[in-house]
Parts: sequence; C-alpha cells; structure tokens
Amino acid sequence: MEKSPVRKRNTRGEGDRLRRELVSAARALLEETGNEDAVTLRAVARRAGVTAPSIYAHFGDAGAILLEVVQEAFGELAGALRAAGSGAATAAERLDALCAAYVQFAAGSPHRYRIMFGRHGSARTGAVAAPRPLHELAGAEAIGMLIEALSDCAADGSSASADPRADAVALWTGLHGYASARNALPAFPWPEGLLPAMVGRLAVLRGPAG
Amino acid sequence: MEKSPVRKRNTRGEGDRLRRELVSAARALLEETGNEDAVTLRAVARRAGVTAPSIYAHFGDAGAILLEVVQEAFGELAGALRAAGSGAATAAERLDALCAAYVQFAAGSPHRYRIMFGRHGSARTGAVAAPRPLHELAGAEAIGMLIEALSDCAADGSSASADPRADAVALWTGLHGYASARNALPAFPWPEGLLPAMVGRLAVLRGPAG
DNA sequence: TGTACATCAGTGAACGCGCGTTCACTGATGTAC
DNA sequence: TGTACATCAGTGAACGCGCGTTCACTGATGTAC
Repeated sequence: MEKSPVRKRNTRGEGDRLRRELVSAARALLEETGNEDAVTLRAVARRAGVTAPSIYAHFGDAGAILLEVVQEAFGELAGALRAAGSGAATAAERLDALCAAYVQFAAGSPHRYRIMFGRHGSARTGAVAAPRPLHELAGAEAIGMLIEALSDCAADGSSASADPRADAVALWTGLHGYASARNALPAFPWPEGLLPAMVGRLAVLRGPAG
Repeated sequence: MEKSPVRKRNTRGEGDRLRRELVSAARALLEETGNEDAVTLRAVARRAGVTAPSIYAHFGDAGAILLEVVQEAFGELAGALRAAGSGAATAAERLDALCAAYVQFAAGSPHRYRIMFGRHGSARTGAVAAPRPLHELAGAEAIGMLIEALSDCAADGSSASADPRADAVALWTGLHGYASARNALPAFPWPEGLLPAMVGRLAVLRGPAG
C-alpha cells in the first residue's frame, strides 16, 4: 500500500474535503499516466491515501470522478481565457490573447484537453458516457468569449467578418485542430507562424496577419 | 464461449489468414464499442473465433494489433483521398474533393479516426505507444496530396497561397479540427457552410468561397 | 463540568470477474521414402 | 501408390493480478442531558 502516511480524518462539517481530494488525485493520475483508463477507482483511492470503498460515499464510479475532472477543466479553461482577455487594449488584441490562452491551456494539460472532447468514463464499468454537447458544458463560456471578441472586431473594423458567430465557431474549430494536432504529433515539422496565420484567416482579420 | 461455430483451420501456406482476421476483429470491436480499451487480447480472440493464446503467434500484445488497425486506417484514408482526387477537372475541384473525402473518412470511422491521432495501446499492458510522428506514417501521404493540390491551385491562380506547404498544413490542421470536433460534439449547433468556409480561407482560395 | 450516546468518515476483509500470459498438448496437413 | 514422420496452427487448462463492489465494522467527533 502506497497511501500517504498521514491523512487527517475529516471533521463533521467538511464532508467535501475527500471529494475534492479525489478529483484532484484523478486529475494528477490522468496527466501523469496520459491514460484515462489508468484512472481506476482503486488507483484514485490509493493516490488520495484512502481505501477504495470510501469513494462510494462521494461518487458512483470512477467515470463520475473523471466527468468532474472534465467539468473542472472546462472551468479552468474559461478562467484562463477570461484572465487573458481582460488586459487587452483593443478587440483584436483581446481576440489574439484568447486564442493564445486557449492553445496554451491545451498544451499545458494535454490529456485533460484530449478528454474534454473525447469519451469520458471507464472501460471497466462499461459506463462510457457519451460526450456531452459542448453548449451544455462550461465550454460554451469559452466559445461565448470568442464570439464576443470577434463581434467587437467586426464592429471596430479589425475583422471583415459578416457573421461573427459562425466565424467564431470556425475559429474555435481551427484552434481545436491546432491544439489537438500539436499535442498528438509534437514531432511533425510544423511551419513557422501557423497559429497566427490560422487565426488571421479564420477570423477574417484585416491586420498584417490577415 | 461465443466463438464462431466453424473456423476452417489454416492450411500451411496461409499463416497470414488469422493475422488479417485478428486485425479485422480488432477494427470491428473498436468501431462497435467506441472504446479502444475494449479491444483486449481476449476480446479480439473471441471475436475472431479463436482462443487467446493463438494471438501470440502473430502479435506480441493487443497494442500491436491496434497499431496495425491504425496503420491500415492511414492506408485507407490515403486510398480514399486518391480516389476522390482522381476525377477532378481543376486543381481547385481536386482540393475540394480531397477535403470532402478527408472529412467523410473521419465521419465514417470516428473511433478509428480518433485513435489515429491519439494514444495507441492497451491500458492493461501498460505499453501505451506514444503517437508516431505523422510523417512516419501513411498520414504523410494524405498531407502530401493536399500540398500537391494546393500547389497546383497556387500555380493556376485559384489560390493566392504564397507558401503552399505551410498553407496545406494549416488546411489539414483545420480539417482535423473540423473532423474531430464534429465527431466529438454532434449536437453542437454547427453553422451552415462551416467546412467550405474553413477550406476557402485556410487554402486562400479566390473562388466564391474564399 | 462530566458522561453516555448518536453520528458518520473511513476501514479491512472478502467475493467474483476478465484479463494477460505460460505450458504441454493435439490433430490435421504436407513431405520423404 | 502407400506409409511413417515432421511440421505447425491452434487448443485448453491453469496461474496470478488488479479491478469493482459488498459488508460488517471501528473509532474519533460532536451533542444531549
């Protein structure tokens, strides 16, 4: 048994402490192993310094923990985009900052990112949850920020977009492809300046990158 | 045991028959379950109507079978693109046909497509193969066709691309994002005409879609 | 302030299961004479 | 043409393992009196 030596038992009020620790253990396991199927109920319990049956007080199965890891990740992504966009002077700068933050999040948490748009759930239980529609998740927040920024760009003339919502979806799709492909194929000979070129064209920017 | 009732034993010369049947069984399991970890050595053997130890004569482990499924898929993708591009009258038409075929392949084999750019290998063995660089796989063939078609477009003026190789990579990255996102989030409210818009902009086409 | 008790977070043993892997084997097919 | 033999594709029993899940339990914490 490789459980952490001391784990202070929860006092009455803080029943959520273990729950948070389990989610955090699952996230760490996922990023370290790179394998969502290594995130078993028993492995999570081990990592959190707790016996396996303790989990049932908080989660129905390992898939439920992974689902919470995904929801947490969507929340973090939205937070990162909000923070990145808040310091921009112009709409075009804000759009660029959002795109950079998006790509940076995916590069920094590759396996979580992969799982956000993949299957969640464990192979063992057979309860493989179908991916939830993005607009039901916090991912809608990220897309919403892109739409808003691109609308502002269209309004101030830095983008020629005639349909900012549709073009923001195109932009997001491109960002997703970029993030996913760079994570999957790090050794591919990626051309210089790929990201700004894609952003400039998909967002129909009028600047030097467009 | 749910093995197929009759399986004619291989005669001497055709030692590869079972090998091909195993790969085919693995592919079917993957697409039906949508879960690469359901493709266990035992499940593949069951599906092929054979006992588990028979596999060792052909593959070291289940991960090796999945790797062959991926290689086969890259071959099929290249074949589909070749077929789609062969009937086109102009370079621009050929580029469009390649993009359509790419997206269609991904939509038709969503789990194989996901695995082509994801982790290959089984959770159980721990031997999770790192994704191979794309240019070492047959995927280079698909990208090569895009580069060639875009170069032709640039040559005949239907694309304003100044760097067809770089722009073909951008185009491919966009196609990958499109294919991957549509597979992952079928219920998302995708805007009309998203694919031609992305292709037109990323390939810098001069036609009506650009 | 002290004591008996209820609560409840977490334990530890146990189970059945499907898995990967090993091993000695079987029996049909082709070959040497 | 017939027969003994070598080959080799695939079998079946067995193993140890980590898993998910169950169950009765323990023992520290807070509460009622």
